[in-house]
Formats: sequence, structure tokens, C-alpha cells
Amino acid sequence: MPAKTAESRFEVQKDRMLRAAAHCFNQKGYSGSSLKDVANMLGLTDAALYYYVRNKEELVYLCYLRTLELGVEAMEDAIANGSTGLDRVRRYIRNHIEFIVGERGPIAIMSEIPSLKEDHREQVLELSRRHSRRFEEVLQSGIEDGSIRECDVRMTGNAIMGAINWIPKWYHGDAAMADQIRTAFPQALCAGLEL
Amino acid sequence: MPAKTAESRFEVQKDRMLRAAAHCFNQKGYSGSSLKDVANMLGLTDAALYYYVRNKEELVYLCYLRTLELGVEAMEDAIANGSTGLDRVRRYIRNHIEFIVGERGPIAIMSEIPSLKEDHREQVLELSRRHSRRFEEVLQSGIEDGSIRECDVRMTGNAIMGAINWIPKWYHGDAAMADQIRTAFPQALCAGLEL
DNA sequence: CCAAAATTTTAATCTAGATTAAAATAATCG
DNA sequence: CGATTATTTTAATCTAGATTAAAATTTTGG
Repeated sequence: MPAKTAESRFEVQKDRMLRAAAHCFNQKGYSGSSLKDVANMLGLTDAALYYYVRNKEELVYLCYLRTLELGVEAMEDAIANGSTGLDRVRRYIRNHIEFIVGERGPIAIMSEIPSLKEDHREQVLELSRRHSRRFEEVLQSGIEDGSIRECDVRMTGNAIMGAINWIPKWYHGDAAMADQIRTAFPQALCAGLEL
Repeated sequence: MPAKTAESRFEVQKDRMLRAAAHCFNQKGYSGSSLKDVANMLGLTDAALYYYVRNKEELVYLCYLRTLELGVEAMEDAIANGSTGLDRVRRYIRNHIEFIVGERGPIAIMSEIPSLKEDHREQVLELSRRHSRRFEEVLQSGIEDGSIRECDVRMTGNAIMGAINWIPKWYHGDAAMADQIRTAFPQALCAGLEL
């Protein structure tokens, strides 16, 4: 299996790169992180990154796509396995947080969508909106099944997403704190939803 | 009153500049916003900004100081006029949100503290920590006076601050939405604190 | 071990945008 | 009004960091 192994290695390396980039972008922002910063985290030279990606903008774009994919995964799982609306919200929060502080993370927080080039921006925005809408639908379903109190689902969704998205700004890899987040956040964010 | 008027004009212009910069930085980040972007919002040339500030880094620094000052103001008012811990939290949230969507805003969200130079960074971090601590104390006092349920005040504080800090990422000046935020956010964020 | 393909580095460019200095304009005050 | 001071612009620099091309190295299958 020649091509197979090679492709596998390529994909693995590319994924490592996206995680390293996510880490940098979360800390110092898109323009604030140089390709050298990202490459150094991988023990590479900045120029090496061009083997995996056309340019820096595409790197962010791919980071955001990965974030969106894992977001969908977190949502699918929550919807499939949750019982009530509230339970699904709680599971989604747990899953999403795991992608931020856990093994498969970090994921890039999508705080610089405006910096993407036109078509990438539109695509990411569309996927992003779809995801928010889906979250709001879960909230709404919770109101209807009586597990969640009446509320403005749009604003409530924004508040919850914001609280989560802000985590990388103050969490810097401390394992003990990761556990604190895992337990306190779902609680704190869901407490406001209960009747 | 010659000097008086002159100084006044200078200060007024400088404040306009800080608000314009806050707007740009909130949208596109520190490195993502050029001085030209900021200057154009004021009908000026980029070079003109150097009359008010030593360099770009100082511009961010001053933006952050302004954010911290208004944060203190929001906190003082909440503590002075609130009855219980919960009431104080609610007032603080209302005040802070007003600085983001209201007349005196916007304030720069402090998402790129790592980009500041050493001494500025330390100073901002210190003030920032002090402010968080103060917020946590209010939460704690609410638990003690029985207005707020038992919770991890550190994490709960982070969640609330995050939800608020994320607002500029999706709010872009729509007046109707501003009102929606003003009413829904204090509700959504405080609902989770009640017994 | 060899040759082809995959990956990375070295060593130049290229460019946007920050910064500066000098000149031009505008405001103020006697 | 004229002069002094405040503010802004014009027109250069300067620089970090993105990008590219060619060369060097590493990996892989036979």
C-alpha cells in the first residue's frame, strides 16, 4: 500500500498543522500569528507549510472548516443521543467543550471570518449560520417539550456560544482547569435554561 | 480659555479615535486592522493618528485602558446601587452591555492582550485580573446573601464575561438587535444564577 | 541498495502597512 | 490682521513576514 500510506501520512501531518494553527490563531489572532510561529510548533520551517496549503488565508479557511465539521459532529451526537431538548443542549455543550480542551483539540475559534476572501467567507458564514440555526432549533424543541423555559432562543444561543467561544482566551492548557471547565460550564450554561 | 479649548478638542478627537479603533479591532482584530482603516473612519489620513499616539501598539493599549476604565465604572455603579449580589450582577451586566451597544461605545474587546508589549501587557493583565476578581467577589457575596445558588464563581464569571465579550463578533450596529440584547442578555445570564 | 516520489530547507523576492520628516493647512489669540 | 500654535497631509523610508523557486534531503516501493 504505497499511495495509501503516503496519503495517510500527508493527511496526518496536515491535521497536526491545522491543530497547531488553531492554537496560534486562538492565542494571537490570524494576522498576529506568523507562519513561522505555526511551523515552529511542528518543528518545521515556514516555507514547508506551503506544501500543505496554498497560502495563509487558506490555512485559516481550513482551520475554520475543521471547526465547523467538529461542530456538526458535536451536534449530531447530541441530537442522536439526547432525550429532551435540554439534554441535547447539555450534550452539545459537553461535546463542544471537549473539542476545545480535550485530546482532539484545539479547534480554531472563528473570530476572524471577515478576514477570509470573499468566497471562503461566504461559505464559512453559511455553514456557521446553519449551525447556529440548528442549535436554536434544539433550544426551541426544548421549550416545546417542556424541558427548557420560555426565552429568546436567538439571544440565548448567542450567549451560550459566546461563553464557549471565549474559553480559549483564558484557558491555556492547564489540565486541572480543563476538568473544572468540563464540569462547571455545562452546569452554569444549562442552569439558566431550566424551568 | 485658549489652552482649555485646545486641550478639550484634542481629548475629544482622541476619544473619537479610540472608539473608531475599538470598532475596527472588534471586527478584524489588531493586526487585521490597518491604521488607514481607523483613520478613514474619522475622515483622516493614517499618518494623522501619530499626532495622538506614539504607535499602533499604544493605540491598542489605550483602547484596552478605556475598556478597563468603563468596566470599573460599570462595576462601581452596580455595587453602589444594587441591593443583593444577584441584583449587582444584573446591573453590572446591563451596564457593560450598554457600553458595547450604546451611545458611549463601542469598547474594544480585549482579545489580543498577548500582542501588547511587555509592560503594557502586564499592566493590562493586572487590571483585568483585578476586575475579574471583583466580579467573582460580587458573585460570592450573592451566594452568601442567598440571592445566588452555589456555584464555581470562577467558571461562572468566565462564562458570563465570555458571553458578553463575544457580542461584538455578531452584533454589527442594528438598533433593533441592540434592544433585543439589552433585554435578553441580563435575563439569560442571570437565570442561571437564581436559586 | 537504487530510483522515483514525497517532503523540507535555503535563499531570494515582493508587498502591505507601519513609521517618519518636512511641508501645508487650519485654528486661535493678541 | 499677523503670528503663533495645533492639526493634517504628502511623500519617503523601513520592515516583518508572506510567497516562490530551486536545491537538498528523506521516504518508499521494488
